[in-house]
Amino acid sequence: MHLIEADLGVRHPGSHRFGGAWPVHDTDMVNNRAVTISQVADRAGVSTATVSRVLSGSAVVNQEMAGRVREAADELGYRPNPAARGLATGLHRTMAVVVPDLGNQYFYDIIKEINILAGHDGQRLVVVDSEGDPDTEMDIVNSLSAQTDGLILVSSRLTVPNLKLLASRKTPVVLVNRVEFGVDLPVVAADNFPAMLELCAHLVSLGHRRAVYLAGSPLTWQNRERWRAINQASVIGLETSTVQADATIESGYNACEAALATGATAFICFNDRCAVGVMTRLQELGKGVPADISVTGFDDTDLSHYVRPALTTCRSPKTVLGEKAWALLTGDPDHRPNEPIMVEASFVARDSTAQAPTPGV
Amino acid sequence: MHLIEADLGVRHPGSHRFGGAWPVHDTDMVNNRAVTISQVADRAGVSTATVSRVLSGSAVVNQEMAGRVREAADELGYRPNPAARGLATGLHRTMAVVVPDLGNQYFYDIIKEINILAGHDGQRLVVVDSEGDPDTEMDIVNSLSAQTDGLILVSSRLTVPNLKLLASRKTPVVLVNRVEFGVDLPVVAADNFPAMLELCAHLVSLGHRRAVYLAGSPLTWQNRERWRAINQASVIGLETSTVQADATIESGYNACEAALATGATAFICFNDRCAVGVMTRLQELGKGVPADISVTGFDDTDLSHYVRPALTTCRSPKTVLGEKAWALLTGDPDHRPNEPIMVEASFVARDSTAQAPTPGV
DNA sequence: ATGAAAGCGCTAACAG
DNA sequence: CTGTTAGCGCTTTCAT
Repeated sequence: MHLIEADLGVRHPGSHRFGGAWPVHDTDMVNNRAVTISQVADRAGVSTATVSRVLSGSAVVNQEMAGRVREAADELGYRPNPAARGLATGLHRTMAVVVPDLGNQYFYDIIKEINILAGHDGQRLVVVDSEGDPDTEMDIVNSLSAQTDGLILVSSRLTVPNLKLLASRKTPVVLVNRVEFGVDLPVVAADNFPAMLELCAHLVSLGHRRAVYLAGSPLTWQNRERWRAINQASVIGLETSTVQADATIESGYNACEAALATGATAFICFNDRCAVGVMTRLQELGKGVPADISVTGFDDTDLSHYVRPALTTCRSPKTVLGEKAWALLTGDPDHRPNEPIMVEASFVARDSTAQAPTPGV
Repeated sequence: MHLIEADLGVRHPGSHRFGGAWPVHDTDMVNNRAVTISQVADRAGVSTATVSRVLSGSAVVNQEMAGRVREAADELGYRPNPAARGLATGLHRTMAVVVPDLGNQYFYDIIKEINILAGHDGQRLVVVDSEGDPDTEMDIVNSLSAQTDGLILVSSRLTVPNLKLLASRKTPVVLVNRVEFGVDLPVVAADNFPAMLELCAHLVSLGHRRAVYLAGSPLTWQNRERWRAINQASVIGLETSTVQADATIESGYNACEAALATGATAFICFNDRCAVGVMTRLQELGKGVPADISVTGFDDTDLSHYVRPALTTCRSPKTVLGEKAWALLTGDPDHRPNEPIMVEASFVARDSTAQAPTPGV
């Protein structure tokens, strides 16, 4: 099977170009590049145009010729070069999604759905991790946009000017979980606000009056939204201070003592991973969860089910986000909603929250 | 800022091509493609070669000219097309890693290290999820190899003939966690065997005599290795049967009852995720872990720390795997080790294993 | 139905 | 130091 490729340039079995008198240094063997369409054309005795037509089915070709072409392609182990094809046609059959952190299961859950949908549509999907850096993300977007047919930016950290720039370019871009006024890009986002508000109400109903928000990256829309809800919760009697963390387990672990110092009885964490870090540290410090401190997460990733106590959190509709994002990306550009598509997130109570401890007892 | 791109084709402010008498339909505005090098060349009044030299720094160019070029490029919002560049040079400054399941944290931990290293080396990294399907994986590899400078295949499901095919091609490929005799491809792999054997010994020392292996995909080398060790453990007195599962939480959950039916006192799970599923189901069924049943995982992903009881598992050296893989991919091809690089995995005891229950008590 | 030729965007000799 | 030219691998008019 793999010997076939070593056969490059040899016309037919037994038809040696120089009668086999001296060692044949096929240029194809020396050449470091892959089999090209013109090699196939040569071997089949047709033009490259014909090969192209046969292999891409873009036009009808004489049966007998088509057979020869396919045979030659097979024997040579020819695979079309998608980059060259893309250059010629402007189409790539490839989409890309860029995320700030592939290590965050939440993003994967979104990607998973997109990957499946892409498969159905005969598209390839590549994913790139920007590590949360706006400049890196812009680099990635720039280099990818010439090699793909569209981009999905999840929790983008891009500056607003850059976002606008993208909106003015030809490569379709859709935003997930980032809504920015005045940016003319299709977006689908989880509606954090009501869910987080409900979470706060839950805390209040348990008697909590002072909470601390272990905040995510200030660069993210999600963080702003969650904070906005928490802030709003003052009207229902929840006073909140903030301690900076981010979306990792480690950040929760590290921010825990500062959070404790605020005297809050409830720790509202930016996401599930942060909450897990917090709980771990809390347990090390001999604080009971939820007996002494109530802890909440956000996203409802797998982790939140399996950690003990199971996390009270908000379910962000990952699958729907992926699905809508794909629909926006591949749908008719003329019928794009010019409003962000907001999908509901929902509060889910589990075991990491309980009645606030009675002071002085 | 973003207005700049709308400026395409307009020579200089105020130098309207037709005196501005009628609406100008710039071809550049109609054209759906991005700014090209020749547009920059035109605007700067130089040849494309010069633009190329300036922007890639491949040769020294007159200061004043270089200035004009950069200015023109800026004004036009020009970004070089990496695909075209790649076609011309054969170099892409991009590597790819393909994994069977991006949802498995274990793979991410490997990718993370590679991503960092790639950044240091000025390379871009794209990752693709094959969903564990050999054909999909081959498609991905084929289409990617023309657009990247190298591939890292993690836990590849490719057939041996296909692996050999890749070995005969020009695109560098390195294998992670797949060693296959007679395949001439550089590989780095975690040495599962000794660690799994140690895990079995641990079980035996706790009095377990009958275990069940909740197996991973038969397509994977890792599964074969782990099974080989478990099988070997019969010599130290551990009898084992097998129940098919895979690398997901769900698979463990579903395979749990079948495992229970074997009467084993110890459940050796293919990986941590599988183990978490098992424990969840076990708890639902009223079985105590580790009181009634001991459960083990493999990989030592985050999950294994935070689940309760914390998982006894084996630590697979993810960072080292990533690091070595990158070194193999980017290192001198002439000095590649022709032996697989094996890196040690280590047993780690936690709380999900304990003394086997005394029968009949 | 098929081939010749031009072109996608870029780089790399090769002259000058 | 700079421009001209050819060519990377593929598709697509345009003739035939």
